[in-house]
Amino acid sequence: MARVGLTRERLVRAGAELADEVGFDQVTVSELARRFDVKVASLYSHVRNSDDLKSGIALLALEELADRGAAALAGRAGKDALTALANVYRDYAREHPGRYSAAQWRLTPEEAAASAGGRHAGMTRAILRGYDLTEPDQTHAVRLLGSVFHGYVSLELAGGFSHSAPDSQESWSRILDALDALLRNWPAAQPPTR
Amino acid sequence: MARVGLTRERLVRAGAELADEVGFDQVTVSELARRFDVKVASLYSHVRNSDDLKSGIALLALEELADRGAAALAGRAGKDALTALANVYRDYAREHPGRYSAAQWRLTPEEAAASAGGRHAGMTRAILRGYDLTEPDQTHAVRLLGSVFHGYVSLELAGGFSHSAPDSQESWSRILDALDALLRNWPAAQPPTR
DNA sequence: GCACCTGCCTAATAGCTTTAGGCAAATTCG
DNA sequence: CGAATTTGCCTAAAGCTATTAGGCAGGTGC
Repeated sequence: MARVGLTRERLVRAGAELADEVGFDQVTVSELARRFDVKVASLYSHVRNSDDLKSGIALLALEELADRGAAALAGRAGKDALTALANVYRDYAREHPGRYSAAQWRLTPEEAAASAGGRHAGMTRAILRGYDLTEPDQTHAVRLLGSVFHGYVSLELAGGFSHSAPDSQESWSRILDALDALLRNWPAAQPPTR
Repeated sequence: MARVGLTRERLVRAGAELADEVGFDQVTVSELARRFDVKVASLYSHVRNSDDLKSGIALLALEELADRGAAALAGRAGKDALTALANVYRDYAREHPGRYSAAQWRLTPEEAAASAGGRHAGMTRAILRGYDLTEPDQTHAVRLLGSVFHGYVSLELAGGFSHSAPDSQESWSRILDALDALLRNWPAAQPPTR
């Protein structure tokens, strides 16, 4: 009965790797036990249950993403910052698809509050400092950026943009150009069409 | 042994309802059998397996969405069409969250080819006829719209925009205003910054 | 060197998935 | 109308995941 040295920390980390290999929803307590060459029940001293493990992976992913974002934003402003943060999300999702899916995991309110979620919103807001937007337009813009980043990355990951020209990288660049232009020239509220 | 009259059709439809009630990933062959008051094994004559059932629900959702989209687009153009299609996605996701998730289910290439996926791309392209875009910009714009629609709806469904002002509806309107403005004034490719 | 605690184990229950083979209801046909 | 066939739902069984309870031994502290 050699002790393997299990830890919540190590389990979550291994879970994240597993997610990247086989997909987040294929992450299973059993498979994790197998990887540590340990019986399943042994994991339950370190992790409350399967959902708890998944939450751990989600929190890890959010944290890693936020760290990368902060590093990318340092010293940048305007379109430069916009592109940098956008690429952080896209690159992370391509490098770590399982972790990226994990970041969408529905956390409990307490977990969410303790998560890096706030940092993400903050970073997007930081980008907007390079543009001339005041509330509530700033919030609208934050939501738009979040939607585009997440939406594009999800669709790309799902294979939506492969197998058709032009290639995804080009669309991505042009979409960022377009967002930059839009933020520099954010339209006032339109009156409803008759 | 009264015959209940199971059918792939009925199973898929019931699966879709189940998805809306408990979430797409909680849709289970067992639960479905329970609802029809039938033994689990009985379903396997109508559905190849669990994944097949899920694919069926996904195809149904894509079809319903495309139908709604087509109806909404009829007789509309420009921003009017843009808003109409966007609202189709958002409203559908709010009315049928489980089905909406199902629409994200990864289909096999054959299933995808037979799906309503093509109609969706076509509808977004149709919207762009009201704007002055030529290829490849049109494709970039299609991808942007897809990203915003899907991204916003996903984030909203995940609860991302609740509990904070301004309310989601307002952001949605303003984002559609912004997209309309952007499409009317789509920027040329920007030279990379130095 | 002893007691304790902690970490991993065995055992057991329960749910979901999937396949194989059986019987009876519905349908087809003489 | 009744026989033959098809088809629909069933029982049985195996395999996998999740989760809990209780046990034994290895490492730790005195």
